[in-house]
Amino acid sequence: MLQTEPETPDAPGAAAGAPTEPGADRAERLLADLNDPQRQAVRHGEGPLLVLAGAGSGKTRVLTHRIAYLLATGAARPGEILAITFTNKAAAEMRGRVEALVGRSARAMWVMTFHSACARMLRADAERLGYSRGFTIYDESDSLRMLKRCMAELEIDPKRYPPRAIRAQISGAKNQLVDTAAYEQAQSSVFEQTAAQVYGLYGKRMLAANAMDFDDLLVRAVNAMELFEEVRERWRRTFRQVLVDEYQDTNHAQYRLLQLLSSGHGNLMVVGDEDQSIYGFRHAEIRNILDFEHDFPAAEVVKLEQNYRSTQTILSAAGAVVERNRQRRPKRLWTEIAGGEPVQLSELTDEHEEARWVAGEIERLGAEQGVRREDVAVFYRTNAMSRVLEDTLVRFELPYQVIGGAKFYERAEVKDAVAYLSLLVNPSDQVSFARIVNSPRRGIGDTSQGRLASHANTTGLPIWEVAGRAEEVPGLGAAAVKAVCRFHETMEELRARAESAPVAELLEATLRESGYLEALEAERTVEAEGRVENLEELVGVAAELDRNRETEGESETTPLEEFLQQISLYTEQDGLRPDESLITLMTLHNAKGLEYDTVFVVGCEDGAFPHLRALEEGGEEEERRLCYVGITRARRRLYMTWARERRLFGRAERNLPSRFVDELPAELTERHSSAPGAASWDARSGAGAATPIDPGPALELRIGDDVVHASFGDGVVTGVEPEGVVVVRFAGDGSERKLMADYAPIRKR
DNA sequence: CACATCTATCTTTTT
DNA sequence: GATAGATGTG
Repeated sequence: MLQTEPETPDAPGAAAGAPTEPGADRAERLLADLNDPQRQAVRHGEGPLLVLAGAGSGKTRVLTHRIAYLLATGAARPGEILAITFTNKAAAEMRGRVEALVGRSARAMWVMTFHSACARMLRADAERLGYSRGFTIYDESDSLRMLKRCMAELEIDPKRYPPRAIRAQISGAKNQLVDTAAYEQAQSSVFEQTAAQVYGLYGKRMLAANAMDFDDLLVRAVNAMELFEEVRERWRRTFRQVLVDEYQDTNHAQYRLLQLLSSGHGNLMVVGDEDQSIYGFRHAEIRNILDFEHDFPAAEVVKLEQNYRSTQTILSAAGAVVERNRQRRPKRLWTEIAGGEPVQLSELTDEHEEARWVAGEIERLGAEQGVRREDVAVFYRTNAMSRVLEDTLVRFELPYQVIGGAKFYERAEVKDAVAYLSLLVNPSDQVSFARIVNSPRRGIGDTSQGRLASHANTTGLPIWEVAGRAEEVPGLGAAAVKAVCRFHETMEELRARAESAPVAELLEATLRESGYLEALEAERTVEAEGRVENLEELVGVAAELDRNRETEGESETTPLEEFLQQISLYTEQDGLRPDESLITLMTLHNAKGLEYDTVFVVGCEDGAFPHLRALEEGGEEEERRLCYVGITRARRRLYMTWARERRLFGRAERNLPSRFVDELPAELTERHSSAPGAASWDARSGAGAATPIDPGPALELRIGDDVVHASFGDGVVTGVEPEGVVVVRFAGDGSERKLMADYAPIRKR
């Protein structure tokens, strides 16, 4: 687990310890260590409940305690509880904490993400909608491939209509539960007409491929419940208590799903904070939480306003920023932790200096105040910003981890392996077929693939059927027919084993017999070796699932189906652990729900944060909420930094400090600047003169810095000695020279 | 058909 | 400064 809102540990005494203890006593115990509003929420009886939970106010605690309380008072049995989160990590966290309270009975509960819950429901009901139960879940890149193929088929120019934009349009429609027919009716602009065309064909092809994208999971689950009373009633009866975390991030489809699930009994508890609504760009509707009492008139509303995490200084700073928003309820977050260190604001020359300042400060905090690296996090607006930070931390020899960067399950070789397995389960899966039919090279190129695909589309046959009768495909050359048939035979043998064999075994056999591993091994490169290792890791994941299954006994899905579903909804960060003493780097979006002693928010420049594109789309309030989220992650120390100049895709851009920085009251902050003329704007700060950042010698060099010498060329600093002497090793001749930093004709790169 | 080279475009972000 | 798509070459 990462550091997730720990508050205080969930009373271990209440755990499985006393299964025979009378329910009433257990219920009382659950209420003991809660504050008044928390207790009120946990004890809430029947009907809708909205818990407005400010940052750090113990919302997960309320959710977990309420679940335990429902069990203890007999209001629900474990199997009747559906607890929904947005991320797998949050789900795992909640499950763990509930289990700590109620013991193993927690395992019968559905504690999962919206998408996992929908996928699981659809395994039972998808057949009514024309899918088969082995449907494949397409991730972003898979669905984009499918979309591009549809556009090509419709002869739509991807230059004029960027596939991503089209997909965003379609995704928006789906999240509003607007189907293709309705969308075609509502078309207005040429762009929307084009999108409507693609939407229609995409839907058709996805159904034919027996595949669903992330949006489809939600939409189809809603469809199944809306269209079939039996389905609706079954799930309503199953889940007598529905609980939702991060309600401010729900979109319309999710809202409708919750409405359908709870409209019989009305037992819907939602927890959220409109000030932390940061997924509007993904069609989340902040309106859902703002209008909850209107949508569910009988609702009780509880406000959690005591913060157990941060100093008053940090809370005040966060409040000052978010108060400027109009889309919010008035509220006042408070804490018993008075005072606290001022927020440190630092202006730096460029992103390199910014990164060095952050690294230096982390080093200093460690040395002077014993701050541990695992208690430090650095947040940035866009992933691209992590690069310079990483480079710098490496040079400072400060160990770190990046959350949410390059993802294991998105690596080409892993996706290939998964595509092989997916095709075994779902013979209609065109995208997976296209991915692996010629990987490794089998002499089935683009032309042949196109012929296979269009034959499948015109006949309506599963792509795998078509491959099995390659000789019937018009225009396919003799060599191609032979290659396709060979491939088909190999895979058919594997398919025969797919029903029963353990997944790990099946995966290994697939990689071997398809020739995939062989091809990789033949490459004899370091990269290929790495890929083989990744595949071994994937086999390891499968083996773990196989083991878990043995202990759990029978279930309605095959091992392979379960494996595929799990990893298709799994992201890298779910697997990361609070490793040995690492600084944590992540985007502000990924920071939600976490907390750290010391937080750096870098890249606080207008245009970067708030992001220009967000501003263009009228998203200033959401950006401000993102800032609020970032600030409220800090327990004790908060730094915000910006660079006057930053390279964005190669070009240097000059920037002003973020407007959010200006919104911080001067008495809460302390400003630093490495700028020569800093005094001019420091005057604004009112908190007295800003401390200039000591620029040190004219050219401050550290070990690891890249330098350029007028005559020796590129070099790297390998040592720094007193009196301004630096040791530089030059790349040109490999020589190492001592130079006077202030006089030698060198500059930093 | 496979591979190399060139180019344009891009970067906001849970599932 | 990467990556996907387009173009060119064997």
